[in-house]
Amino acid sequence: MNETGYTCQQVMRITGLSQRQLSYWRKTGLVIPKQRTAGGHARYSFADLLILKTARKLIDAGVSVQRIRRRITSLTDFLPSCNIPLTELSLVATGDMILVLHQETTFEALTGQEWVYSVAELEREAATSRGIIEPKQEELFTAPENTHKNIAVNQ
Amino acid sequence: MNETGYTCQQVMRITGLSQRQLSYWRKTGLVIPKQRTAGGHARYSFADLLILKTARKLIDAGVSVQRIRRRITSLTDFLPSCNIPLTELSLVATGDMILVLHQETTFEALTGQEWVYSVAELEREAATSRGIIEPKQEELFTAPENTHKNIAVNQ
DNA sequence: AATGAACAAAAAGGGTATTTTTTGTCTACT
DNA sequence: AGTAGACAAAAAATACCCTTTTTGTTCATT
Repeated sequence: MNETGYTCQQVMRITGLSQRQLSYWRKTGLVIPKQRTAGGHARYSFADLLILKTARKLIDAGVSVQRIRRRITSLTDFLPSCNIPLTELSLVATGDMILVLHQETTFEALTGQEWVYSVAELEREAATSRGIIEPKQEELFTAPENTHKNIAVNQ
Repeated sequence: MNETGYTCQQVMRITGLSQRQLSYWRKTGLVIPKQRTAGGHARYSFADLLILKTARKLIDAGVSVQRIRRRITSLTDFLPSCNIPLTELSLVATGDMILVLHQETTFEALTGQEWVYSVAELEREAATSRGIIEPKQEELFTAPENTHKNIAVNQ
């Protein structure tokens, strides 16, 4: 048995995808393992595994394979050029996009669209639009009590 | 003139939305400014501005207003209960979800879905599935040169 | 200057029928 | 074990028609 790469069985166990799906996706070019054993058996790389896992997440979220095809390409292109250990990354996958987050410091949309924007930036725009001297912005925030539940703060 | 809140003109300038859109959205409940001047003129809060900007981003991305309505509600619910200065947040908006990112440490989907997952977690799953003793995982990564372009690293 | 109402055009949603894609199952092969 | 091929069922995309939603424009009102 070869030591490198993941076998079909392993990929099936890890991702929950069926043999038929792997087979069809190989044939139609969604994920093609670069390695093959002497006997012609597929060996998936860890990057392949990551892509397949992402595809599985999208399927579970109700995204069709055809839409996945359109999006997954960018991830396939990105991974080989990524000089960060993959294990330091986190992914956000939806029907419309795949985000890559590094540690907790940077992130980048793989699609061309500009998805991420900061509220601080909006505030600057707003202040500029209001005139040179802006009023006390603090008053404009909805004054918070202490009942946060949607965001976990760690400080 | 009242000092607090943004006028229609200002909101139009900042968000790029039309007067007609603001008017219709007010009437149909998408974004209703709480404040009104004595003369009955609308004054939008900064939170309103943030919601409207998000809606604009989604429109630019080709999302229909009806889908925006379904999603924006969660943001409207969230903002008043958020005890973090809004300017410390960043947003990710797509047709399927709106993510809120805090500083660069935490983020939380406003929808119930679990969108984010770490590659490290996948690696653990993979290692477990492979057997108790895992092979040298480093070999399985696509060995990077130094040609990153999709992620901005700051170290 | 901002709002509201009325009309018409554009955009989007819902339903159905048809075509294409995807998957399961079975079979044979190495 | 793993792969490939053939057939049929399930799922998804496409096209079409029709209804609803959304937006621009114009006008009157405050």
